[in-house]
Amino acid sequence: MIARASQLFLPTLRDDPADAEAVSHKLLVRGGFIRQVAGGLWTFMPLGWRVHRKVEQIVREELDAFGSQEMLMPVLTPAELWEATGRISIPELFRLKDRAGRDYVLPLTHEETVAFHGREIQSYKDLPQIWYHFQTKDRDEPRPRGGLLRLREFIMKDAYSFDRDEAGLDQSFRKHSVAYARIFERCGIEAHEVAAESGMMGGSGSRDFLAPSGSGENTLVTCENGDYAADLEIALGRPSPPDFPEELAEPQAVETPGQRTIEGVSQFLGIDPRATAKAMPVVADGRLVLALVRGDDRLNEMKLLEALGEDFRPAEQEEIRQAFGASGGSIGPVGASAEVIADEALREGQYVVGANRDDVHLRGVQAGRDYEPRFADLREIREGDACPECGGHLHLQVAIEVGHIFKLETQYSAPLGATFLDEDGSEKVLVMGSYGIGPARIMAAAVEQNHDEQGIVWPRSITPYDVHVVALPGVEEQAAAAAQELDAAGADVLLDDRDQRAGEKFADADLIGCPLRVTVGKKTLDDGAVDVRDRESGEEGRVPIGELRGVV
RNA sequence: CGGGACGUAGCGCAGCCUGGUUAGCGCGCCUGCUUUGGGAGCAGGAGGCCGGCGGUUCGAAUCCGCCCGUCCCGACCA
Repeated sequence: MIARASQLFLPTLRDDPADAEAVSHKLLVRGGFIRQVAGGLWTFMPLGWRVHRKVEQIVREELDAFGSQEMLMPVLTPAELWEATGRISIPELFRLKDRAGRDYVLPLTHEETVAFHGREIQSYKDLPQIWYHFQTKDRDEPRPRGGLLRLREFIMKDAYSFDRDEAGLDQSFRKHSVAYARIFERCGIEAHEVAAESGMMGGSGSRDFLAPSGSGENTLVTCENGDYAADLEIALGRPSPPDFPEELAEPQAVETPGQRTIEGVSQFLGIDPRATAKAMPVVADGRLVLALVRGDDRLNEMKLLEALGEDFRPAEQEEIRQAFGASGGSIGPVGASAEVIADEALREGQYVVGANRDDVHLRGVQAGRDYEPRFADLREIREGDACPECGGHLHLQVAIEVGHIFKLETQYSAPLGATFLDEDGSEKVLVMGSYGIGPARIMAAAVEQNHDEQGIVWPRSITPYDVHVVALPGVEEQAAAAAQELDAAGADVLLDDRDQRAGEKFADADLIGCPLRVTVGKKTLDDGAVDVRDRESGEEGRVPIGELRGVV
């Protein structure tokens, strides 16, 4: 088909929107793909919707390929279903009433509804079943952000599997994992499958698909040797070993006037910051606890929370002075009148720590000898940590979660009474899995991963149009002829027939980012050939109009 | 929900601190002429409850209070 730019609703912007941070946010708005209606609520304009539908179609094909069945479940959902599973109390859930006062919810996902339908499955002979739909999800997000990165309303492809048992679930899970890898590859984005937290979905296992990106809410940890990938929140990594100074038979006090930071202390003493330890005093349940991590590490508060088993807050100046007799920058574990929890990295070796006297530190302090800590994993994984598989360097990247798959087991089918009769005549609860993909996030990831200074560089598979034909003044007929040639070859063509200057049209073409640009201009009048330019490489060549179908 | 920033024309911004007549600039938009292979030039023009409400004042875009909205960091997050 041929779309004429002169008639399209395609408002491109010269400047970045003032409230945009993420590249995908800026470029999708500037390119006329999306517009914001309110916080977290976005309209897909004609071009944006074309991309969304192309992503959907790829997802659809890959799911259908292994026997998944597309259907459509309603958004408006009776609250009873959510009361049954207890998810009615999730804060993000939108609730509403009809005129008769009946309660409804706008689903976060459709587990309840799909389990409701699962009740119609009677026999093991009907299993397995895999159902999916593309449907609107609403979430009362506390903080939408980044254009399409976190929305309050969005379309999700959510799929659900029903199996007889664990083994069946494993297979359904595996099939999705394989299909997802194909989907992301076909969409032209890099995504890594990693172990993930199950969050509110519950269940026995879940895996994330993370697409590295300039902006995102997750952090992907990968090994340089390609044998390890994980979400930062659960990643394992070993700190690089410190250059320890000479061992000491016992701790030795040294004056460190004015040195309150790890940087300052290690520079002043001329030692590796990795051979120091820093102490974070916190108050949990009214008692003081000293959390100890290596000087170059950061304390992961989630991990400390887990280690403590209860909520905590940072200790205040006054509490610190009272308990340690020194201020925050000079405290340490030796002789401290508080419980000490030390990071695993501090098990071996001698470290420099605060002496609990202002402007004094202790050299050669050794866990187990000079103080008795409880050890726990407290440190945040960092760039350059050693891979738990091979010891290679770990690399951290900001990433977008583009897909997430869960083993739900019977968490939803049991409360909703979705059972079947097994081969032996016994009634069993259906074993479920759920599998989500966000097409809008794939769009965002595709832009994050494929753009340059001028604009978007769409992967061919999800581009709004295959070819962007720029018609320059005086050769309108030849431009239309070129567009028709391309159309005849099966390409979707955007024909820029607007009454604009060449520079403006070129700039818009670069911004919008179709893979091929065909320029029809003066030279065309001479020899009947047009300029064909590859958006990604910038390579340009002349092709006779009659031979254009060969380029697509 | 905690911290921060912002809200003035379709978009990007100045003006506000130090109140004072018709509220400015760039881009875009409309009309005409000239231009036309990388965001043209000239001339003319349209477009604003200065986020909302209340207060102070002779007078408020400007000062004060409350509210709403948007973005960023954190918390949270399928």
